Amino acid sequence: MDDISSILKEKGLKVTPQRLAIINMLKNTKEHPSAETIYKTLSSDFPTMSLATVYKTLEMLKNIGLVQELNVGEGSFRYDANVNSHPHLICYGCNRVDDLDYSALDNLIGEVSKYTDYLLKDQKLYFYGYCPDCKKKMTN
Amino acid sequence: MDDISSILKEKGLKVTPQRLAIINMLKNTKEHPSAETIYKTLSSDFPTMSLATVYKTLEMLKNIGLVQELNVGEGSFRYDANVNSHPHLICYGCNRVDDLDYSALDNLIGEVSKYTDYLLKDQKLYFYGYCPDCKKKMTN
DNA sequence: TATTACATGATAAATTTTATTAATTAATAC
DNA sequence: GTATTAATTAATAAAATTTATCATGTAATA
Repeated sequence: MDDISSILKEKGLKVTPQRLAIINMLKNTKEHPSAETIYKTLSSDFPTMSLATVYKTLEMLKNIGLVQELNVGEGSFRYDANVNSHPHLICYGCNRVDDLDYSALDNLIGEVSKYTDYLLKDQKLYFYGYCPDCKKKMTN
Repeated sequence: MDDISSILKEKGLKVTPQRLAIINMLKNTKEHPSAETIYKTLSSDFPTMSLATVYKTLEMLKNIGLVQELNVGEGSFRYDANVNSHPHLICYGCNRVDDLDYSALDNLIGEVSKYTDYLLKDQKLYFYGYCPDCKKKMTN
């Protein structure tokens, strides 16, 4: 029994092939896919997968803290199985989303709390620009 | 001739009552309204206002840099006539969105650029939690 | 004031997400 | 291993948000 299966069972949730496929796909990519992308990717190996199942599974995984939802400013959400609070980089050129490895920003809440009466619980940091590939294309 | 009118004219855009109403509303609120909220608010004074006009005007204002679009993780976007890069606070309880007055974070791009090959142009920082009102309600 | 090009308003269409429900399947007990 | 049952899935409809279309209206200019 792997990690994910036992977590689902502990929460009283059934372990289904669809759920495992979705969480495994998210764990094995750095691409921060949308629900639609997850659906299309899994459809080839999983002809019976339904988009509604993808949405419901993502909602469930978000609720039990196995994935985080990113709002990078498109019309749709993207998902990340790395639930650590880490900043993201978004490319204006190709819309790709990368993780930023710079842990100094991972916990700004403590600092920010000094300047507001909000009781802060989470943060999302997005940096926009051009990825190395698109940067190269621009100068040509 | 006020500020906004001259900016629009410089860009070769027509100055219409609808456009002035939308930008003025945004300039006079701290509430970060959605397109729907802007539409409903202006409808009383402006019975002929169309939701499509609100969307098209917001798109235009965004393009010429007079408003910024926020994606705080709801199903819709919110708009801010303060185009300075400043962090936002979002309340889990009442979904209100506030500005954070803490300019130390206003320009993290320079710092972050040292740790990525992206050519960075903009940043969006969101802090989530409970506003003073909702915090108070929780402890009761 | 007339002309013209752009903007508006009404509506349709597209896109993303959520809700509904019958059929299926995982988990449990036997 | 099989039957039971309760949760999950799949297909679809519906809801919500945003964009596109196009005839009409209006701002800007002469």
